Amino acid sequence: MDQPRGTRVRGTRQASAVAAALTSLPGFCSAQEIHAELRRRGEAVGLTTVYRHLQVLSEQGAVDTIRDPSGEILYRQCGSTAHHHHLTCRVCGRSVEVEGRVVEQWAEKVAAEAGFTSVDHTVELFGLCPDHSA
Amino acid sequence: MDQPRGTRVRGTRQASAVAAALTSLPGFCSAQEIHAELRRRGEAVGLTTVYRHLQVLSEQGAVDTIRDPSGEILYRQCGSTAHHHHLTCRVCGRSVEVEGRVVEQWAEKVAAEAGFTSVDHTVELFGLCPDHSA
DNA sequence: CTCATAATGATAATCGTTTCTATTATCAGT
DNA sequence: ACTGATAATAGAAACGATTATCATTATGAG
Repeated sequence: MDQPRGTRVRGTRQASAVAAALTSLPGFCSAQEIHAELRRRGEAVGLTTVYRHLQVLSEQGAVDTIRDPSGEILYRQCGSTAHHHHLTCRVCGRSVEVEGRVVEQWAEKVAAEAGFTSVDHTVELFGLCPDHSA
Repeated sequence: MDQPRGTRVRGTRQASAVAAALTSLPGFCSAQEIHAELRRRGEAVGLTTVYRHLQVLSEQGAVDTIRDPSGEILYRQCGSTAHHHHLTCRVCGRSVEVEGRVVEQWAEKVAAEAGFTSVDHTVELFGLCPDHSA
């Protein structure tokens, strides 16, 4: 846990660049999209590095991750640190945070009834946002 | 939709073998596990063929599929053809079908409020079954 | 039985993600 | 400021699940 005196996490241009990209992008995007976005901006950051920062950020709870239907992982900087779910547009990735007291309670009840413990749940909603509805 | 006279889906040893494996396996398992299980039984079926049958079966609604936390697709023959969700053991894959009227209603309500359409939802519960609880 | 053709399966290709590792850059202690 | 220990980087190669290719095999309608 504690650092061995004199060593610490270092601040780098790449770390800031990834964080900045996440802040500016409005919806969920894949690691590869973020990498492409950075190149577009002229910020040279290796794909590996993008993956590493996204992983760290998500472990810290600084970004939320979901899996799109094809299994790809999408990242997004989120407002609330509280537990919540997402309703995401299949076309543009824009997403709305939805809070799911109801779902949590349901999950706990169902798990208890079946005698399961350490229950974790994934709940994702995908649809078409107002701009992309037929 | 209709077949061009004289051609039809053929029944094969492999198709039966995959179906039989699914019937006998109690929990969710990956395509590769099913393939391994078949070899164990002495039924030689190509991995490609296993994937193909699982895909077809899931399109027909004969089996349910979920994604485990690592992104792998797991398959399972399910009792009810009605819409339902799963509470699956992280250790053994054994799973309980849970019906989620509550969740469906919640999803629809949330989607409507946000102006989203064509909303699809994925809800999966993973935990430890009674046999594998600490 | 025959034969058109559906099904198979070994191999190669895909694709997102992770590991490897030599190189570069950061920053604590001078 | 300087510098050196070492954290961070990034390209390339590895990885693992899945899908495509395509020559071969086997089904079942006639």
